[in-house]
Amino acid sequence: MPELPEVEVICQGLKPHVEGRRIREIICGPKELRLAIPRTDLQEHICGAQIKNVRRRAKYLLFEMDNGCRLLVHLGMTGRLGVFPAKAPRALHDHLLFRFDDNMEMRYNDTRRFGFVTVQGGGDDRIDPLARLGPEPFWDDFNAGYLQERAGRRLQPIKNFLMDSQVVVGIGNIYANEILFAAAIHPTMPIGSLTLTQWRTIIDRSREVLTRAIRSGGTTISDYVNASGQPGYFQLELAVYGRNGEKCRQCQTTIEKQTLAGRATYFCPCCQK
DNA sequence: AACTATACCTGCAAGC
DNA sequence: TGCTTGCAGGTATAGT
Repeated sequence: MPELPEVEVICQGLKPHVEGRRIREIICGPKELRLAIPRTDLQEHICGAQIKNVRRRAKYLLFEMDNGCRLLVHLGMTGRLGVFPAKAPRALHDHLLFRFDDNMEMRYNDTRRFGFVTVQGGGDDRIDPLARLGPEPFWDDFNAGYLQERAGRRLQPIKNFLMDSQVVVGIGNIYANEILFAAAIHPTMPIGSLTLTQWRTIIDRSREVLTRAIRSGGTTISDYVNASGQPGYFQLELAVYGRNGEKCRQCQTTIEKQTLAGRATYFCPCCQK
């Protein structure tokens, strides 16, 4: 489900409801997520602590607690986070409940269970999921020199490269397709053959597309909703994603679809070279 | 080393 | 109607 814009919208939506709240109780469902739920760490280090702030890094939500520990949440494909009255009926696929001191509850719901949570700062830190991440698209170190350096002379298609979280974070399948259309670059273009000017275009278009998507509340294809349960509207502005067989809005050419690294890839064969 | 295919899981739509 | 098949926003791992 969620790429950078969706996670950012959820983060901003959660902020007023969770910051300053103390967690009084954590209830874990019986099923595991992609990684086993760290039940003991949650009870020992998160339960009883106060949320100082929540922020986004890549596609992770970070809840920083007053005791120095933090809770990492990754939403996978179908994960949702929302805040509900504690007495509200629970939904199918609610896997984690964090009850606050104000009789509200933050609930983690995930149909496919591709998401996961981890606790950091509690002593037995496992591997840090944030350790190997590349820069955020809006950081200064996401620049043309960096990208050309990382690309070298490799033949990897630009779309796969943009979706590599060790290169740049937050860009998933929807926005990789949209960014490359906006940059007028074909998704299979080998990264080793891109010019500095083209890298600059990719950076500029990345920031522009992601910013517009955040402003539209994210993209709702089937089940994404923000922290208040509302869908986004950027799907109305998609230029290529999911539009194979339809006409390009710029040149009326039929949008094509092909599989790249196992992922559906959409492009305009006329606008993108 | 570079790159792709596969696996994880559930739900839904399309096709027969 | 009911079955089967394929596909879906992510990412780690195995394999070529």
